[in-house]
Amino acid sequence: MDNQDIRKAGLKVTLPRVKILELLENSTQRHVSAEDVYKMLIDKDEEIGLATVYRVLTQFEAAGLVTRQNFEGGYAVFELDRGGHHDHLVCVVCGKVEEFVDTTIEKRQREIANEHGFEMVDHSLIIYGHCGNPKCHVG
Amino acid sequence: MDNQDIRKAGLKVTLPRVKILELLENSTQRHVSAEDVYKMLIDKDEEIGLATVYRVLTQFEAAGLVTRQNFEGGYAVFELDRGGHHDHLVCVVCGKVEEFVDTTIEKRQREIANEHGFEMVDHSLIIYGHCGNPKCHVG
DNA sequence: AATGGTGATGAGAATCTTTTTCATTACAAG
DNA sequence: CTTGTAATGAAAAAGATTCTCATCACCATT
Repeated sequence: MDNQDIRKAGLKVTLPRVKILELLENSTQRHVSAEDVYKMLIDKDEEIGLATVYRVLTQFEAAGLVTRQNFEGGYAVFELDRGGHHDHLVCVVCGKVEEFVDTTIEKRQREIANEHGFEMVDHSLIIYGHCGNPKCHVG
Repeated sequence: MDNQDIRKAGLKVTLPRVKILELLENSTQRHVSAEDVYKMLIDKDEEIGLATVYRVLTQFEAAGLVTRQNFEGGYAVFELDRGGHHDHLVCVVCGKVEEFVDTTIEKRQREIANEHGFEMVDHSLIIYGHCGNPKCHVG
């Protein structure tokens, strides 16, 4: 029950929040910008303001329902936290995004933080490259 | 000779470019935003426009002299590429940045990219946490 | 079911970062 | 020195995100 997730976050169960959560769950794209969410809602004839989309996504992030990533290009993308954490591989040509999890890296990160006197709370790992598509390989 | 670096990048050796490169070399802060660079130049009575700062930093990035990182907060920071590549540890409370290199992670990243059919060209790893400073530890 | 308090929303303005435009200026080759 | 072309500065524009504030909707209580 999604509405419970919203409630658990200390937020009222309102139409915008329900619709945005639904959209994130049903979206084919995992990584959406606030603008994407806004446009998708418009397409579904949901009259939800862009400011509300930003507010709700930020609240969902604070509640741990959603993760925000700062991509190249200077904007953020959001994705639903489906339990499993993962990192990203991004094609620098076509923008295709793939996800991965690697326990070796996950473990080393925590160790590195400790070695530097830090207590890790989060991390962001994005690998940029050329994907398999021949069109994405430079001469 | 720094001016050679500028020349090698196919750029004219102009006062703004020389001053910005100098500043990056002599800055105590390794990670500076375009705004930071602009303000530092103002402090040195160098009348260089903000637009030029952005232009030059972008050109330096393209030339491989400088690296751009998209930090949380929706802005980018730049740092001089002093040969050695490294990743970042950021304190989520005070903003302190430390650098590290870990060969285990570097190697795994390349392997992961290949496993996914990608050819890695770059990556960005930022570990967020609480640094050693007691003030930066939440109750 | 009606009501009221508080939190949520929408529209637009505001803010912040970055890019573009365009007239002027400065390199650097001859 | 002259002169073509690239570079610059100022201001405007663009893009992403946040803020303001009047209005509205959730929901606990009647």
